[in-house]
Parts: sequence; structure tokens; C-alpha cells
Amino acid sequence: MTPEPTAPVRMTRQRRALDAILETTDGFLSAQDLHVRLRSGGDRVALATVYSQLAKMAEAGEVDQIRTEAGEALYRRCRSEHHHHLRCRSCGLVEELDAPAVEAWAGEVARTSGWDEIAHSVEVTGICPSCQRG
Amino acid sequence: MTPEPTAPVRMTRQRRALDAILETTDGFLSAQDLHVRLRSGGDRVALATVYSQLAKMAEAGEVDQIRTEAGEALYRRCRSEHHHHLRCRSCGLVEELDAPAVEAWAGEVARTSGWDEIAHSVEVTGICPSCQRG
DNA sequence: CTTTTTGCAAATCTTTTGCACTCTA
DNA sequence: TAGAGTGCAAAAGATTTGCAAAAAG
Repeated sequence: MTPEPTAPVRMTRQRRALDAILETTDGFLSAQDLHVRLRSGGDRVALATVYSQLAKMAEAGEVDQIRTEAGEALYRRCRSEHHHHLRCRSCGLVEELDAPAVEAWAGEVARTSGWDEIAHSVEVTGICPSCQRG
Repeated sequence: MTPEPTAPVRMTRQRRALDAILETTDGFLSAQDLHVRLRSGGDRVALATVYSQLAKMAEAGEVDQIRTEAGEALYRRCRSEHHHHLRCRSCGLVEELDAPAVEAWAGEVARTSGWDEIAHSVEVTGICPSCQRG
């Protein structure tokens, strides 16, 4: 569908370090979060490099990208298949959700709308059990 | 549920001008778009004022707010009740969608997840018929 | 070697803020 | 007249970019 003049991907120390963190993290992290974690882990990587790598990974479909209400981008390694998120507006906790009903509905939209290359994402937010107490 | 220390709303020239544009516009507009339209229409309104008014309207639930992939906020007057959007990744065109299946599913998540104050939003994107030709 | 990737710092861009001043109610 | 709203210009933040130096293949 898309001819993509795919550029080679060079495995640099920085790229590996970033991969490692994404690999071992479940939730979503901002570029800045990732940068902090890299440094805390002893990896010296420029913030601009983090951004540039994330951009490539996102384009290659290797990471999911969502947006905070504040407009900040959050990333995480794509897990298995397609799914959605339940995010706590108070603490940021993210849980995965299965949404068969939504998938079916999206499929129908794709089929009947006359639009092409339909993609969908569902953001469900709320206050998680732990924050209801806190 | 939320006591809201509702502040009074004063109808200023600027507020009215902004209302007028939102009232007569179907699609989503960014704060900057709105600012440009105001000026083209001869209304001198500070960009900061546009942002400030939009923030109030959004908080009051008078406008819908969505986010561009680029992280830019887009607003428009709330139509009818709850609904979702089908946005063209190529030209930005936005259509409204009804999603009864999604509503039902969200309701169930709210009921069974243990989370509170659940809200959801669905972003469906694709290439609109007109862009498929262009 | 050739080309991608880095690292900085400077540059962009959207959105927010501080504050004195101007209006609405 | 009290206090919300306004207009600037400056401040914040996140993300991008320009470019020379470093490193991957």
C-alpha cells in the first residue's frame, strides 16, 4: 500500500539503551521520562536523540504513541496485538483493555463509510481504585 | 458529583465574537485558527484571550477538544450529545460518528472495572473519499 | 568510505503567565 | 465599584532543526 523508501536502522549504543527501557517498561513514557531514565541508568543520551529515535520507531510502527490531555506525547513498545487503554486521570496508571465490541464497530465503519485506511483508538480515562482511596 | 465553584461569565465583545465563530463553524479549529478568523472578521482579540476563553468553555463543557497528531488542540462548539469523530489524516476533514456499540461497552467498563468517573473518547482516522481521489 | 546517528545549542511553536488596565454586571 | 476579562510581552514547555563530529555497516 505504501512504497516506504525504508531507511536502514543502525544499532547504536543509544538506540539499544532506548530499546532496553521500552522493552522492560509496561506503561507509557514521555520522551523526557525516557531521557531521565536513560541517564539514571548511566546511559548518556541526548534528549534530541531520544526524540529522533522515537520518531523513527513510531513511523516504523514499533511503538504506540498517545497524547496527554496536556498535549505531551507518550510512547511505549507495541505489545502483541491491537488493544486500548484505561488511564487514570489522577496518577497516570494505564491498564490495557480488550474491546471486541469496539473492534467490530470499527470494522463496520471501515466497511460502510467510504473512507480508506481506517484506524481507531479508544481512550478511556477515569480514577483508578487506588486514587479513589488516596 | 463535583461542587464546581462556578465563576460568573461576563459577556465581553471578545467572548461574543468567539462564540459567533464557533456557532457558525462545523469543523474543528485550533486556537490560532480562531484568532486568525477573528482578525479577518475585523475583531481585534488577543491570542491569549482566545486561549483563555477556550479554556473556560472547555471546562464548562461548551466545546469539544481534540488533539492533532502533532499535539495541537482543536476545538469546536459541542453539538447535540455525546458522539465521536472520523478524521481524515490527509485533509483534516472531520465527520461525526454514532457509536452505540462503543457507548454500551464503555458503560460496562465503568460498571465492572472498579474505576470511577469513567469517560471515553474514540478517535477514528482514515482517508476521506475526496482525498482518495486527489 | 558512505551514510546514518549524535550531541548541542539555537530555533520553533503552542500554550501559559504576570500584571496593569479596562470593562461588565 | 468589585472582580472578571483583556492585551502585551515575557516565560514555559515540548519538540525540531542545523551542523560538524563520531560511529555503523
